[in-house]
Amino acid sequence: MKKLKIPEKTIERLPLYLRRSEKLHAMGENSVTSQKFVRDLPGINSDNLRKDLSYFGNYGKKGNGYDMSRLIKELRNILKLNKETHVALVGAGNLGTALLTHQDFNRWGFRITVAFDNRPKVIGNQIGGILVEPIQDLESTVRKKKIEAGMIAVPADSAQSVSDSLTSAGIKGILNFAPTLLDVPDEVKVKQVDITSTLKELNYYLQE
Amino acid sequence: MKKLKIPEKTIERLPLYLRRSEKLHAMGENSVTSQKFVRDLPGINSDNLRKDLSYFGNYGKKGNGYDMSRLIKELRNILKLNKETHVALVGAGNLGTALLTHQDFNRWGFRITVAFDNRPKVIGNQIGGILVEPIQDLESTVRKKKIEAGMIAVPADSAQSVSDSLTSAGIKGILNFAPTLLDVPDEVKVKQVDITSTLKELNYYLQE
DNA sequence: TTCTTCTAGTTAAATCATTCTCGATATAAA
DNA sequence: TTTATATCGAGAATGATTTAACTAGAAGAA
Repeated sequence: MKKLKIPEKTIERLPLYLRRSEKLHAMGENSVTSQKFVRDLPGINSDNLRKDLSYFGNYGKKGNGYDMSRLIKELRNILKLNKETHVALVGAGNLGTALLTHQDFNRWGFRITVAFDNRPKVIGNQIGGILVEPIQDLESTVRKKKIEAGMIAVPADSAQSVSDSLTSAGIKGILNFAPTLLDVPDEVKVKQVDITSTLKELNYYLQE
Repeated sequence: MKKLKIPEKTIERLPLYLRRSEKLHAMGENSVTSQKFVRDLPGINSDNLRKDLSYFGNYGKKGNGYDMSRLIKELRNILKLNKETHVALVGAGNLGTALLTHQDFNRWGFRITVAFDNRPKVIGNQIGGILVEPIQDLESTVRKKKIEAGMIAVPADSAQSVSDSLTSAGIKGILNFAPTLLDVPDEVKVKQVDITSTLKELNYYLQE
């Protein structure tokens, strides 16, 4: 077991492993080999799984496989899912509304506790039980409520300024749905979810 | 200029290049060097840009840079954005609704022309000008209307079966929002957009 | 107990992606 | 025209990730 220099690709796969472990656990499987584990994960092979897990510890038993309840615990621990993470949503448009009403986040400890917008028509609305506040209050509210992560669902041209506000309020992680690459300080991690770009990318592969 | 074996990562960046070119073009810039081009693209450097573009042709002029209107044309051509692409949406829930009402797709020739759901309460509704049809009609309608790509926004446990229907109806590209890795024939390309997983991934990097 | 079989996890090789180096060529200045 | 300067694009070198080969330990059979 080493530490540090864990590939990003490995981290990307951990949530999939967690989901798969829970599925198998729910199916009553206890000891599962790497081969069997990846059976329902197209694009991932048993080598990937074993190598990925080996970055964090020796969770398997030679000749046997992995114990699902153990693995679930370890993965939740690695991904820090045993605590609540408070999230701010910025931009309560179509996508923002979908995110606010998305129930699946709760299950993993993600709590969208505040939402912001700059449109008078939207401010004051209650969406998914969350009050939409004016964007001007972002920094103070985020700071006061100790929000750790932000979701940006605003138009492209305001994304960077929203990002600046979030980071200056102390946020350390951003999930960005705007089609804008964000310039952030080193200690802040950004994950980009650019649906239109992904669709264009997909389009490239159509009728090659 | 070679052909074939173009890295996936290169394709992922092309939409960003296109967006950036259009921005610069709109700003009245004609000839732009690779250095200047990537100024607003954090995480991408001029080497990346030049290498990526060199897979497709010699679009630049030594000593000068790239002509924006030429580059826009080339990129739109590479990404096949000069024609309409008909898209089917499956799953008219929160996210599905956001996708149906998202205006940005139109600008790039993507037309969501049909939508499906399996909930009686939703079937028959008109969302963003599109009628939600029963999932049973998926295969025949997709085939009849010559839909080329599908967006899957259904719960995890029905994603694979929806994917099977789409591919057997002849679809060649899938944008999958369900947290399920899809098993598809070789000729079908899948792009995964798994928001919850991405959030978990982000969570890993928080307060390291 | 000893032998066989299985499979995790380590190390090594191969593949893939990024960064570096440099020659070629266009523009502008002398 | 000649020279200096800028920058693209090809290929080499480096770095990261994946795949393959191998070692070691656990379980069950003989």
